[in-house]
Amino acid sequence: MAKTPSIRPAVRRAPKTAVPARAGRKPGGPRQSKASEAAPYHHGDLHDALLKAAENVLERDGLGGLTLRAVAREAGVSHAAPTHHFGDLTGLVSELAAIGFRQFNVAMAAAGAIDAPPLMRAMARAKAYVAYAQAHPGMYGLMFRTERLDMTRPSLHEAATASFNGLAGAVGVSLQQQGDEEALSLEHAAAIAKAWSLVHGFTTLLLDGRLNDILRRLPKGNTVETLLDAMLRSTVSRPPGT
Amino acid sequence: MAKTPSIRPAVRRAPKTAVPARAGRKPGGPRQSKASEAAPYHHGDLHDALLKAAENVLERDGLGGLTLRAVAREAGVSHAAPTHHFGDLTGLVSELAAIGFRQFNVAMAAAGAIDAPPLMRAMARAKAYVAYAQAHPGMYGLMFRTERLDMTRPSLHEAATASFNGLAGAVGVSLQQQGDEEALSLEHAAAIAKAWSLVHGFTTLLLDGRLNDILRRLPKGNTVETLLDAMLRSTVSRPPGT
DNA sequence: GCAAAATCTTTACAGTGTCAATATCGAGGC
DNA sequence: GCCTCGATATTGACACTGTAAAGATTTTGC
Repeated sequence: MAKTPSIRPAVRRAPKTAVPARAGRKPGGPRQSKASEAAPYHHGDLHDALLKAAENVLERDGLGGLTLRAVAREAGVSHAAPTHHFGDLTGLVSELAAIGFRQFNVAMAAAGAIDAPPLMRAMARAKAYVAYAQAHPGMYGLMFRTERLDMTRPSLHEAATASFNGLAGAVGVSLQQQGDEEALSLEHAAAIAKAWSLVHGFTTLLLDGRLNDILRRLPKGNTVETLLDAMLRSTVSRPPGT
Repeated sequence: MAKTPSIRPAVRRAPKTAVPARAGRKPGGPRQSKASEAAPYHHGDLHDALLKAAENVLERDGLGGLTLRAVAREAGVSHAAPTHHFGDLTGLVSELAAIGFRQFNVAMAAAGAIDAPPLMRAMARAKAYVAYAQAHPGMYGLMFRTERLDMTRPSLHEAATASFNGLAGAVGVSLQQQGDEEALSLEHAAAIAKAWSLVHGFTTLLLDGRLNDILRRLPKGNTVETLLDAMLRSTVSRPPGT
């Protein structure tokens, strides 16, 4: 948030000898040159450790608690350590979102692999979509919190694109993996946008609590799942041109 | 963000005499006891002025720039002045979101008032929905940024509920204005959820830039409007039970 | 073996929300 | 008229935040 950096005079400190206790280090942690419990100056695998820590913080404290310093604390390193690995908060958060997209893609691939008629498979996919978001609400929120992300980061862009291609495939539109500029008919585009809008809209409204009123007023025995089911049933989702 | 408030000793200052220049005050501003240009200690209508300022900041700097202090600066008052009127940032932001919902409701009512067959009217409403969000992206984002809102605030709850009721009416389900616990059949609920999910999902994906790839690959001459049109055309949106 | 690069810590600074104390003004009461 | 009292606004402080610079330490390349 520092908008106007300024030059400051150098400061000289006495070299300190006491080793500060480093919190949160796993007992069988990775790569320790010395056998003692003293935390080494170099972590050895801080990049991945920070991402793990960030995921923990996100699940525990939500998006609002996901700060650089909180992640550093969780990982047991100084608050400025993440900078070297991710540049800034956007960098860390973007890499975390990439992990989220990869998790999501795995879940969707599993749901799409079932052997069932196309219409059943489409519903299974939609349910898997919502289920992932319900299981990882913070992560899903992060994946679509565009202002905190740098979508040009290769890892994030790749994972998000794969997710999009998977969605297009589920609607019956197969896209080249690398053909970023492949043409798209209006009907195909509409089919993709419709499916995505429907399931993403339902998910965000659900996570934001905007469907609570509807859910509460539903006949007894109904849940989010039955509502989603009824919603999808009324949507004939066959590929365009058939 | 102060988590642990602490008691501090009192500080005594010399009374200052110089009047600091108050920025951003309109020339023909409201309620001035003196004819001079000096800003009076009491603003007179700070509550509304802060909301206006907040709207300006939101449109100019987006959601990220919408801070208490930025709003106070915009209104030309001290950084702590908003506290008295809104309690905290959530309070101010929630009142602003209520204004957004009211603006939105006006726009939707206008779109629903046209004389046309039901299907045409449904499409006109959907277009008006997206158009509002495109015209006020910051505001629309704020209205659904649940973690920054206090939905129990009467003004916000009321405006948001009215918006929801309007949506239900557009889908052919009429709800009592005050009947918060009125039962809802699964089919009716699904119709509401489907329409809302579709249009809200499309809107958020669009504002978040997630549809850029699709839009770029569309045949020449197509825009967001034609895509939305094609999407809605493929959705038979008649009220359930018919 | 040693210089350079990579990694991590420390310190500093601007900006944020919120609270407490103070200052100023407006409206009633006498 | 004056005077208190409550409402309104300012000032100051504190605990946070992200980020930058500089120093400390370790690893790596040659």
